[in-house]
Amino acid sequence: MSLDERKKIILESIIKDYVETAEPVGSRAVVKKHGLNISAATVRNEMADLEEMGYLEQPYTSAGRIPSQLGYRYYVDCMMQKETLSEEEIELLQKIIRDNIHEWNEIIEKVSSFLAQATSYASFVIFPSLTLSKFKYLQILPIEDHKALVIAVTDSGLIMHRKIEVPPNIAEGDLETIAKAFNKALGGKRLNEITRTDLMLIRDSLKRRKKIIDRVLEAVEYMLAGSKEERIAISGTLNILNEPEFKDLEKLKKILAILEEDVLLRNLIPEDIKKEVEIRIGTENNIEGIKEISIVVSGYHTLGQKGKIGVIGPIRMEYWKAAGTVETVGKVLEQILKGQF
Amino acid sequence: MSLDERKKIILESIIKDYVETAEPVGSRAVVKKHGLNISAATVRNEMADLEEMGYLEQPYTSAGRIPSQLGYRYYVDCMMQKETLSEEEIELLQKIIRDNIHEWNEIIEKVSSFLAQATSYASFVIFPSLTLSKFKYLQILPIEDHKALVIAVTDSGLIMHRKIEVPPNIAEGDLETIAKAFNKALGGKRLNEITRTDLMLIRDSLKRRKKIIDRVLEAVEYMLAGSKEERIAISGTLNILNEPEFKDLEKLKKILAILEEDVLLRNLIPEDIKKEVEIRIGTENNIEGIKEISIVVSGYHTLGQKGKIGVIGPIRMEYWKAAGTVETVGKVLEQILKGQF
DNA sequence: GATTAGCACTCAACGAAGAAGAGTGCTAAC
DNA sequence: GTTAGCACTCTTCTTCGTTGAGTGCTAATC
Repeated sequence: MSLDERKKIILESIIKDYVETAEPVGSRAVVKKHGLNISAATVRNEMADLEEMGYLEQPYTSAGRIPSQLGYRYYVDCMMQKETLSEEEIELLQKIIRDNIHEWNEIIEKVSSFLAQATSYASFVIFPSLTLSKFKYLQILPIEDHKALVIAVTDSGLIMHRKIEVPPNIAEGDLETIAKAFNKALGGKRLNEITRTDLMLIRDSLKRRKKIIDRVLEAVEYMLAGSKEERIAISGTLNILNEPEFKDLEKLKKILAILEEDVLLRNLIPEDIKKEVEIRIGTENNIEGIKEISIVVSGYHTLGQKGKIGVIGPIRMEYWKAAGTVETVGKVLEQILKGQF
Repeated sequence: MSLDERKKIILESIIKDYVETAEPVGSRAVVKKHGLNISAATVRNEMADLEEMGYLEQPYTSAGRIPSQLGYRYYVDCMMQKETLSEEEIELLQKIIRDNIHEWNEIIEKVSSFLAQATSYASFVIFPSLTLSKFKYLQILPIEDHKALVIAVTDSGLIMHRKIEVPPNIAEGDLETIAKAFNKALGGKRLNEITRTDLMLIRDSLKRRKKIIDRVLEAVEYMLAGSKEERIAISGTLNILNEPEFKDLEKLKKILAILEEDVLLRNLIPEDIKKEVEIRIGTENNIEGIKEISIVVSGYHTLGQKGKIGVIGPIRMEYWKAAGTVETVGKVLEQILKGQF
């Protein structure tokens, strides 16, 4: 369904005004704001049309109008001009990423933090799982009387480690033999290609020290499981305290609970990202109990997989700013990571 | 200053009642609750005395009384009976710790989470810095064209690692030589005993590959710096949303900001813990802008150093429960860790 | 001298009633 | 199709009286 030019201007005007003030917008305000050459009465008629079409709603008879979820959707799909970061901001972001390039955890945390600050919404960055990385090296290092450390390294520089129990009198040579067997069997393989059978073959190939081998196997399996997980960093959750729509404590509680609880948050973030920037408005995110939030998310490629980056805020969100910023930050991140792994 | 028995009973009664209901407590309520054999009028006289002494206050003329900060202090110092966990809860806690014994991060997070749940306040666990651990082993592992991984392990099983840049054609033997020099010089030393001079000596002892050595030195210095940091885990921050005193959004914001921001939180936690359980009530924590929170914190020993564990809640806190729980959890944690490192 | 009953008094909390004001929807004129 | 004019609606804010919990004081009682 297409709108004529004047209706578009009015819809946009109401959205911009409402997003800024969080107050219903009246016909006079629309005229004044845009210096339109039509009277308030005409605008009123148009607004009545827009309401009938479902793009606007009225909190109560004879209040101004506010955009409906459908109204935002129309704006986002058909009218929105993305607003992106300034040159200086982009440079700052690049510096932040480069300065932390040695540690993914640092990168995603700092970038998320940047995004939260740039948009004033809650933000997240997801780093893809490492299942496509290649197994590089395994080592077993005795550290204390009864303990040894199993360390595994991937080609992309990820380190995983786990303690295991070993007999106190174990010879270092034994541990080395075991490690060698693992390295020979797994070296160069992608983590997601390592099967249980591979591991069993290693076990069978060695004659002695079965008990220790089992411990190592256990550790390796634990690491492989961990490598499947996508790391996530969240920032700016407290930004939502500034939004007037969440002055209601009950709503606030629900939303903070989601932002604090890893699992809930992951559930909320869209699985597929079709366009450059995916925007989910209000109930389009079907989470039980919460209708009042929107998500803007974009993807970025690294390590042959897809990471995600986005912001979470109220429905009354500056989508133009959020979409542009999320998109740009994702691109910058992708670009710098490309040179790295 | 000492109180007679009846005043104590009345003070305690008011504290317990107020902590539970968050409403000022009247004289009738005190009589009823405790089935005291005196009349409300008598209690009123006593309450007037207690107010004069500074232990109670009145929100406004002719409201009930609420405990003053001094009143809580007196109660905590002179009357409080700590209330601890049940056998079942302690067993659960032990299981939680044992199940995660292989990773400190896991332990402190899970224990903090347990504590938050057990008390319904925000909780934290601080793991001591690792400066007393001993350097065990350093390794340099090439991982990509231009990169190598410097891995250091301590006797207590801590792993630190950092990527460095290396020339693409570097021989593994060179890296091994460098690593050996480090191991020889630093092996067995406590991290806090490793000086800049030690590092410089290593640099001087090697003739070739100065550039790579500098990179490794940089990495080692970075790790040493990191080892000085105390790890902290926080849980249950959302519990404060349930406290009626924080229904005011501005106060809530301030407090959440502290709980979310690592640095602020560390500042808030008492440096010295003299008694088994240190309790700081209201303004006794001098943080600017916030007078309304109390902290209950205890220490535990591990790795030859002191970790901290505690809860943060409103002044209107169940100190008896909090103190007992914090103390017990700290003891259990200390005991299990003792068998480990 | 300590305790208690009785009673006037205080003050927050609640709610009803009225005034103000923003904004609409409709009608009739342009 | 557009606009001016006006009655109407509904929230918000303020005021003002009512209610009720709880005190503090006085005088009587143990």
